[in-house]
Amino acid sequence: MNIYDISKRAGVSIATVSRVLNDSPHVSPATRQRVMAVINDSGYVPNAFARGLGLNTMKTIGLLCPDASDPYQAQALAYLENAFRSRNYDCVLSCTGKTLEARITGVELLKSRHVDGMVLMGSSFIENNDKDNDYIRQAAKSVPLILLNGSFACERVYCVLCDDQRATMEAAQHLLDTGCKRILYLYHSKNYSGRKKLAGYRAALKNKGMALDESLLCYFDQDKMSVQDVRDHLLELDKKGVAFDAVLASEDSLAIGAMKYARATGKRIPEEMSVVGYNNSNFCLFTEPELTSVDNKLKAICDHIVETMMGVLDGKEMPQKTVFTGEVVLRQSTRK
Amino acid sequence: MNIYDISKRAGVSIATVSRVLNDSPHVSPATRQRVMAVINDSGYVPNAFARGLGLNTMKTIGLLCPDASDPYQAQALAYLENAFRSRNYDCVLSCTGKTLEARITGVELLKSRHVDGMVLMGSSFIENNDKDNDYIRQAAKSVPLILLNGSFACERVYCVLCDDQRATMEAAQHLLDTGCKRILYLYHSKNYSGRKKLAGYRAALKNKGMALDESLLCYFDQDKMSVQDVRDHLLELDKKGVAFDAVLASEDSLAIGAMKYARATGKRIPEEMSVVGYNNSNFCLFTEPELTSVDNKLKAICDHIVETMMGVLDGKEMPQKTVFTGEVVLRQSTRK
DNA sequence: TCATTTTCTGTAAACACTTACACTATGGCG
DNA sequence: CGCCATAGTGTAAGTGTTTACAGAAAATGA
Repeated sequence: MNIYDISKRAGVSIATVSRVLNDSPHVSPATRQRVMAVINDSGYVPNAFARGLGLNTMKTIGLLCPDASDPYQAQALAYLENAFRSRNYDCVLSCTGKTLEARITGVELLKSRHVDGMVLMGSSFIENNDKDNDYIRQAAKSVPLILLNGSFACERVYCVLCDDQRATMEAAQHLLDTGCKRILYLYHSKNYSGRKKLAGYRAALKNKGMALDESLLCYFDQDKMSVQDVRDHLLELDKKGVAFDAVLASEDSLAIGAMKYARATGKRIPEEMSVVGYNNSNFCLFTEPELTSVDNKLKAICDHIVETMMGVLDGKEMPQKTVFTGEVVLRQSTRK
Repeated sequence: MNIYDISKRAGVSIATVSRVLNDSPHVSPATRQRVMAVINDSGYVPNAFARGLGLNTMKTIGLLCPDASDPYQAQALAYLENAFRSRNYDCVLSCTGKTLEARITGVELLKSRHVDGMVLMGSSFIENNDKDNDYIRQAAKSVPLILLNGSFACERVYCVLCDDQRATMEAAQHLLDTGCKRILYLYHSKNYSGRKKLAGYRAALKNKGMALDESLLCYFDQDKMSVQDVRDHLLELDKKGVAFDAVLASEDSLAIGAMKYARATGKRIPEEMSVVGYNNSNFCLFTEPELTSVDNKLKAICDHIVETMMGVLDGKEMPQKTVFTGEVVLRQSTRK
């Protein structure tokens, strides 16, 4: 069943059928109705490949993320998919994993599918080693690229992100304002977004005229950052005599590890120790006490990504970089 | 830059270039090498649409899920995407929402993309009202369908699921075996999977010769099942004088609500009240105490779905229904 | 050496659409 | 009534692949 069959049944040419399918204005109402009737009762569905060939687009966006099972990325996927779908674009998913190599082949595959645009998540994996970013520059030549929470200056690469530095600074400031003196900083990424957050932590201390104690900086490797890992690490710090009365984490799950540590040692939250997470995940409400966390405006970011993409595909001039402001959501794990 | 340009540069016909691209054995090593050289240095990427048109496939699987931000579905997406990708299939995502209507248009859209197969998640939305399933029967005519945790007998529809009834029964049995007398059952779905779980709860009671107290059955609506909703509901039950010493939930987040209720009333878990969830989500480890939950073998299910799909696409005969056995993962929210 | 098979390559016809261009009515207007 | 603009329709040429078929060249065997 193809356009040819329809044209014969409706007694018109294939051009007319095509025009009906594409809502062309150059069809008389009577003809349109007749053709539509045939299409409807035959159950005909236009061949997407042929259409793609003719139009050179299948209205598809490539979504690249390191790990779709991560709640934050899953949420982003859901937001993006919905917004793109409402604009008649489908999304093809590429969960590449975290290695640079895997990302490169992921982008390569999406490119070979001739997607109309790509959204790259997991900017935290974008290193500053410029050579590592060649694949982005390369891909941008053939397709518009938007980075979610990434920053990269390059033609046809657009960035939509949260001001992680400022948000982290405000979170730290809140801890200091509520009487915390020694804030343990837990982080899991040393790349763009990670560096910004760390800078925010530093800035908060500086604003208060406090010196940074390097022993309060705890880095966790990607594959060694489970709740147990974090708890055990903090217990170690205790043994070493490193004292702290607050924990600021670059991701909610790390903060949960700190809460487990508090439970293990009997420290009360927030009376004896305050905890702040990052991302404002759903499970911030699951813990006891509920976790204060930074909302980094994922929905706004995703909506803006989609708008930007649509603009770019329409040939409009679009801002290369858009920054949203995060917000500390106060809950029970910090003092008033 | 198309196959024509390559053929000219390499001094061969487009057929030969095509054969090189498709690893056809009917090309001499010398020619293959020459063509490959040209392809590599020109950065040529075959046009996926034209290829799709010729082969009538773009090696794409449609993934249909109600909500990608739900951790369970996100995990499934990640498993599926990875397994399909390793077999050179891309996935296009369709997060339809929960209404029947939305699911129908979701399937419709995937069909119009001419995907090679579809995986439908959120079987809990498959009603037994047979008319509601016409869209599945319809879609199955043009493309093989696999239901994740759904059950539906129809040509070209395959089902891969967990034996939810048995798993729930074992969970309830564990509660009874550890001394619980009155198990509150929290559930959120009245469709296939939901009914099976409820049946498991009933069966466990029956096995012990216990009567079912209808007042211990708590149903939560899809949009009224937040942690707070559940906690508040249980507090209400308290007021009404409904007593219970255990909670069995059809989903982990409901169980978390029960834990919040325990916190609010000062009941100790598991000493005064045991709690069991379902799905064995990551956040079972986040709570205090850690949540006993049913592992319904999602990874195994997803792997088997992909295998089944590949078999079907290869024209092999595949089992219409495969059932995995769930497992109760014991943690701190239940007694020994 | 010649017939026969095998290996390699090219020609051209699909594949199912879109769309530029040409053509035919049709109606308005002088 | 002829002229022209316009609306509606059809013809045919793309779009970039795959692949059946044919043909040429090389290898094999008698």
